[in-house]
Amino acid sequence: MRSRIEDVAAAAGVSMKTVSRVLNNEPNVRDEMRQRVMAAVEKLQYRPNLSARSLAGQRSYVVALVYNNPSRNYLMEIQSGMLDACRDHHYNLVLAPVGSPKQRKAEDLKVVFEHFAPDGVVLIPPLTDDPAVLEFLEQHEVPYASIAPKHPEGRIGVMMDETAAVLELMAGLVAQGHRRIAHIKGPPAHGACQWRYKGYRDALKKAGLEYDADLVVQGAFSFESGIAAGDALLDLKQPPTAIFAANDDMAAGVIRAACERGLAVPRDISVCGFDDTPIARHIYPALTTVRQPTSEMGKLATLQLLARIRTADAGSMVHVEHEVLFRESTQAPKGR
Amino acid sequence: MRSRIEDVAAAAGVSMKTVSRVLNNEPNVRDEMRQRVMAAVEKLQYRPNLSARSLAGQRSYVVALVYNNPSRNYLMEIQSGMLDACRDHHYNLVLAPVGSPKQRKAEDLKVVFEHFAPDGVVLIPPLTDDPAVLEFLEQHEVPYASIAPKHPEGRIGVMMDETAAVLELMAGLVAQGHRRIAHIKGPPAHGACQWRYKGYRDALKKAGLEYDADLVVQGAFSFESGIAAGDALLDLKQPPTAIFAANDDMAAGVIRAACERGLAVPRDISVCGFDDTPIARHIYPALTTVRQPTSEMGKLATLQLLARIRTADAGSMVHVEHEVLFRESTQAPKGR
DNA sequence: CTGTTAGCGCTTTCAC
DNA sequence: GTGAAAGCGCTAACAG
Repeated sequence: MRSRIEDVAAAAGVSMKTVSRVLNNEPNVRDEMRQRVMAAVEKLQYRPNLSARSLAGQRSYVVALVYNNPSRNYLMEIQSGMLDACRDHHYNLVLAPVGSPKQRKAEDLKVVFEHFAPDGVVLIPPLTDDPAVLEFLEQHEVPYASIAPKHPEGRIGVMMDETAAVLELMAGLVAQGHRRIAHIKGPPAHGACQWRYKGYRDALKKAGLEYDADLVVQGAFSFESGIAAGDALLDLKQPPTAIFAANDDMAAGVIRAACERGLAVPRDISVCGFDDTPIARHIYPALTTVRQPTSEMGKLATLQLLARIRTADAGSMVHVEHEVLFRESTQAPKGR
Repeated sequence: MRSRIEDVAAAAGVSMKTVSRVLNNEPNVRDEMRQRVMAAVEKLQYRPNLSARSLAGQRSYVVALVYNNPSRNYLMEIQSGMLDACRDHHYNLVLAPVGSPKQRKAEDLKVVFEHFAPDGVVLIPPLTDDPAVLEFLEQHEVPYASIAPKHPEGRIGVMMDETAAVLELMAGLVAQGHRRIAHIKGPPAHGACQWRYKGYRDALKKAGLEYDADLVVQGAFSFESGIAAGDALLDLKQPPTAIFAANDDMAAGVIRAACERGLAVPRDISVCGFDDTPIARHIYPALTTVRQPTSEMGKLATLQLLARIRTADAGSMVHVEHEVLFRESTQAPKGR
C-alpha cells in the first residue's frame, strides 16, 4: 500500500502537520526538521494523495487548457509545452474544450470547474479574447494566463511580436522585387490576425507601396478558405506576384489553387504563410513562413500561471522571439 | 457555495446514502425515491465533488490516455474521440505521455497513477504493444483498452482490418495497370505496419505479381524517411510505377523526392499513403489513401474501457470500417 | 429497500 | 516552532 503522511510523520519522529508544512513549503519549520522529513519522504517514496489534498485544502494542483477550435497542430504544441511545465512543478493538466456541440461556453467551463476545480487556466486563441469566458473566469476569481491575446494590457501570459515578424517577412519579399503583394486575412476573432494585417500595411508603407484593397481578401484559416482566396486573387485583372497568407493552411490552399490552374510556385507566383506548422515543410514547394515557438509558448504561459497561482500579483506578459524562414515557395517575380 | 450531497438528501427527504445510491446507479432503490432524488439534484444543480468521491470510494472517474510519440494528428483525433465518450459518461480524461525525456515508461506511468489513480487507460500505438507498459498495467490490475494492437487476442479495444484495406487499395492500383508496385514499410514496433505489409504481399499474390525485395524499403513513418525511401526506389534501375507508403507523411516525402528530381505525380509515378491525415488533402496532388475513423476509434475504445471498468468481464475488441479513397496521386502508368 | 456510522488522507484551525 | 483535534464531501460497511 502507498505510504501516508502519518507514516512519514512517524518515520521522521514529528507530527503530521510538520510534514504537511514541509511539503507545502510553509514557514515556521526548523531546518533540521525539514531535513528529517525530506529524508523520510525519500525513504518511504511518499507521494501525497491528490484527492485528499484538494478535498482538505483549497488547491487542486490542476491547471486547465481551455480552448475552442484552434488548429490541431497548434493545440498539440501548446499542450505539449504545458505538460512539460506541469511535470516540472508537480501540477497536472486537464483539457477543457468548450462550446463544441451546443456553443455553451460558460456551461462547459462550469462542468470542468465542478469536476476538477482547476487552480488556474491557460487560454489560447481564438478563445483568449472571448468575453463569455473571460467574464466567467473573472467572476469566479480564477487566475488565468493568455496566449496571444488581442489586448495584452493587464494580462499575464505570452505573446510574440507578430507585426514585427510580418514586417520582416514582407521586407524579404520586397527585397526579392515584389511590388504587388496580396494578403489573405485570418478570422477577425483571432487576435493575432489584426497584428499580422497591421504588419502587412506597415510594411507596404515602409516600402513606399500603395495599399490596394483588391489585394486583401478575408480567409478563415482553413485550407479551403485558402483555395477560395487564392482563386479570387489569381482571377484579378492584375494579379499579385506574391501572396502572404495569415497562416500555413491557407497558404497551402493558395498553392493548390495555383497548381490547379497550371501555375508553378514560386516561378509564377510566390506564396508565404505563417506559423511553420508541419505542412509548411511537407508540401512542395516548402513554404516560406514565420516560425513561432508554440510549444515553448505553452510552457511559458503555464509558468506565468503557476507563479500567479502561488502569489496573487506574480506573473507577467512575456515575449518570445519569432524566426522568419525563407524557403522554396518565394522567389523574385518573373517579369524582373 | 456548491450544494453537497447532504443538501440534496434534505431537499428530497431521504438519507445521504440513498442519494449516493441513485447517483451511482446502484440497485435497491424504489423508483419513487429515485425520482425524488433526481428532482432535488436538478433543482439544486448538484454535482458530486470528484475529490471527495475518489477519496472515499475506489473509483476516480478518470481515464488516462497513455502514449509514447505517435503522429500528432493521430493523437489529436484519438484524444478528441475520447473526450466525447468521457463527456457522455461523466468521466474525465488525463494525458499520460510516457518515456518522453528519459525513457522511463513505467516510472512515468507510476507518477500519473499516484496523482490521478485513473480507473483505466487507453493505449495507442506504438505503445499498445509495449511490454513494460503492459506489465505495469497487469501488475497493478488496471483495466485497459488497446487501439490497433499487434496481438488482439484477449484484449479489449478497437481495431480496423488493415490488411483488407491494403488489399483493396492495391487492387485499385493493379486495376489501373500497375505491375511494379513498391512498398515503404512503417516502423516494426508499430503493430499496424505488419498488417499493412501483409496486405501488400497478399495483394501481390492475389494479382499474380511476383514479390521483389528491391521494391520494399523500410521507413520510419516520418516525412524525412519518406524522402529517403522515395529516393532509393526512384534510383532503382527498374523503378516502380507506383509506391504505396505505410502512412501519409511518408507518401508526402515520396512526392517531395519525385518533385525534386523533376518527376510529376501521378504522371510519372503514382503514390499512395495510409491514414487520411489532413496532409493527404492539403498537398498537391491530393493523396490516394485509406481513411480510418481515428476519432471514432478513440471513442469506441473508451466505451469498451468504461464497460470493463463497470463490469470485470465486459467490453470486447470491436472492429471499425475503413474507406479507400482514390484521389489525384494515382493513375494508370505511362507506358500503357 | 433504507438509514447510521465511521472513515478515505490531507489541511486547517487553534492551542501550546 | 510545533502538535492535537476537527473536518473537507463522499462512500463502505453494517444495521435495521
